[in-house]
Amino acid sequence: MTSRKPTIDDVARQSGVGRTTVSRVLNGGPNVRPEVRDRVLAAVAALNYRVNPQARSLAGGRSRMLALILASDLEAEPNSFYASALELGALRECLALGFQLMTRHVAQQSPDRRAQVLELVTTQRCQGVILTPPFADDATLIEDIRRQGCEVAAISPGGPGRSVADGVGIDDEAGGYDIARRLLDLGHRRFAFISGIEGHLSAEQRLDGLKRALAERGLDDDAVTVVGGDFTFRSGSVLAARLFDQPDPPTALVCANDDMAAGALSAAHGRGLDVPGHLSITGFDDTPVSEIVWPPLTTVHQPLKDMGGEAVRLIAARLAGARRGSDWRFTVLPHAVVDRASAGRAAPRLATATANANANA
Amino acid sequence: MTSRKPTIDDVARQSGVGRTTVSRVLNGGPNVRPEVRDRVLAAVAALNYRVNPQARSLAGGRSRMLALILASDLEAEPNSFYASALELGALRECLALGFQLMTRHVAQQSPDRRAQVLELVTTQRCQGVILTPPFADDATLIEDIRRQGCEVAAISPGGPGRSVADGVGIDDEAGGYDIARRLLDLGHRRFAFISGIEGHLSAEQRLDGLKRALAERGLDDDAVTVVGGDFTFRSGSVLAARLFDQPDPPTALVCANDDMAAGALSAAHGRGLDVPGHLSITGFDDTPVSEIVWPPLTTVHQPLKDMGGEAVRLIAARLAGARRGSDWRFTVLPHAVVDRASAGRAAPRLATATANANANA
DNA sequence: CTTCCTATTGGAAGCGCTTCCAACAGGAAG
DNA sequence: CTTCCTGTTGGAAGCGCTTCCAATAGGAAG
Repeated sequence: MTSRKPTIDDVARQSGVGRTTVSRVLNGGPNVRPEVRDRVLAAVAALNYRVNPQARSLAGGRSRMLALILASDLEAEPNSFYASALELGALRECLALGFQLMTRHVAQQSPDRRAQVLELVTTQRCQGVILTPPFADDATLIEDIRRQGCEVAAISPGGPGRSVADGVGIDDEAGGYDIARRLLDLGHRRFAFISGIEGHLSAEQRLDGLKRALAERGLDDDAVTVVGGDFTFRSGSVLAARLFDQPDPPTALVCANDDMAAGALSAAHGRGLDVPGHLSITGFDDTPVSEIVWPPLTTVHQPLKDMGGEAVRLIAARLAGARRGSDWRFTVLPHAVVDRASAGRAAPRLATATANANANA
Repeated sequence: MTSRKPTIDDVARQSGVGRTTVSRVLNGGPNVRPEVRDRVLAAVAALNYRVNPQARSLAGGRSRMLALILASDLEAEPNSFYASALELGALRECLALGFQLMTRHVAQQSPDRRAQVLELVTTQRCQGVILTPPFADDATLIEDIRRQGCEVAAISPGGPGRSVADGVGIDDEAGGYDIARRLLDLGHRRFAFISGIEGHLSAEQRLDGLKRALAERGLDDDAVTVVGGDFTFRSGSVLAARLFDQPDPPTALVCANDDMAAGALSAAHGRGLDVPGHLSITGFDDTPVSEIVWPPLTTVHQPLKDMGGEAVRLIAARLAGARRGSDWRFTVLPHAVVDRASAGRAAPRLATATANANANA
């Protein structure tokens, strides 16, 4: 049954050509007469031959393996929609381009995170690595990876990342600005921002955009209370609850991602606060989470799948020699505010609204 | 700079032994003097040597590659928490056991789904495949895969799958029974069940368990309205809405997974129905979705990560020759009802409750 | 009719590792 | 002192493929 699988030599014999010629047609090489090519292809089909990827990698000196490094919290479920979308996009492009993709979650707060990534790259002989924030801005790590003879592409890098590697992302500052504008237009004047982990530059840019929008309307930084989250549902929920206890709580709560917005929403429900009646909450990313919660989140769409795909393309281009040296390219993909139901007109006076809510509870 | 990476021969030279001996210590082979082993290990460390996995696979004739096949809907986001949890569990075990894992989403309704899976297995020379429902019960597919010289493990297979492959899962019938008991104890007598796609046997068993619990309390199958969903949030939401329009709507809505329960919850919110005041809704799986929605879902916990890990272990055991032939093993992992807030006491009279809700809206 | 060039083609040498098998050392057994 | 084992060790033959390079065949050019 398990008769030995056909090799390239079987194909060569069957089609009456040399092994080299078969290799040539298999790899789309030039200088093969159409007639010969057809003969080889016929033999391939007849024998149901498939190249052995291991042998190919070994002989060719290229593993055709890329790695996607995802930051995860030690305790949190490291399987957010954000990561999945990126992975899916990268995977599709890998398939199309003949690469393999290996995904790894590495705890961003672990002290040997760099070593972990490097170990992976070294061990698996990867040809390219896709780094997500905050790794995307770790210039040291990027250099170390490259020293292994491995290309890197950064997802949503900040300034540092963009100046040491190819990258892809949206204009986060503009995203923050846009969502703030939406809230400003709804009459909000008192904001809170739940940020992501420190060092996640692209998320910090969202805050910069928010501040720019406020400034445009003559509001200074006092108009926004910034609290430090870590992108998890839980952090959104506890920080929001804490915010609700402030003497003069915000009417608009801008979150650096959807998960934290969902957490904030949950905290609001827990307090009996009506969203968006008493309080508007916005997310960022437009992952499925934003449609699952109630009310569905007004958020900023980020084309995560496309970003994953573009990262692969950037690496492939470099491997193909399209660009070399420090000729870094950063691809900006479009973002868009998507209006759902979690943002509405600012309540005339929040103090009253809160009192109401408490009375109802 | 990119000086050639050290090979096994470099290590052999450096430690003054033969290449075979180095290979032996690298693979934990027997019959190596401790002293020699240490010498080799020292050379490995000194040279920062890593075996080349491609070369190892080629020479050893084993790719050390496993595949995880996930069913996805053509249109739905194929990145549910369910899939992620399974993948993560499998990945960890692969790492521990020295395997590589490749994850692929294949559309369950595509006519050539079998061919797609087989193509993957053939092309990548996988040594093992983990099948999720409904593929886990496709005996033909399983046979075809095995014919490629590839082991298979099934996640939550039904009867068919269990009799043609190793498998792992929970006792789904008992899970359905347990959640039904919980609702019965809360006074519910009128049920609805939103099922998964047809052919997803393990989900059908959940319904069987539900029916058994009803029967125990003297209720016949008329006590439960069964509607066919497809595991997506959307299907849960539209089917639930439809259910609410029935003349005599259920007081308890049991869903075959968390995503559909979240959809049902969303539909309930849309109608102004209070959950669990007017209606109880339960999920299944205990993915993070159940904590993200409001109110958090009462659901049945399924140890998905462990299941993924066990699937890898089952394959590894077979590859190691632990079992052979049709000595199939099915590992049952424990499940548990987790009480959150979406299930509560049945409203005294649903008609009234619904009228109330409409009045409020 | 030479010479040169280009398009084709295949032989042979590895890629870095596993593994078969022969070789050898030393101690136990005869 | 042999013979036989068992425990160690390394030489050599591949695994299935890519790729360097030499070889061959036609034409075009001279």
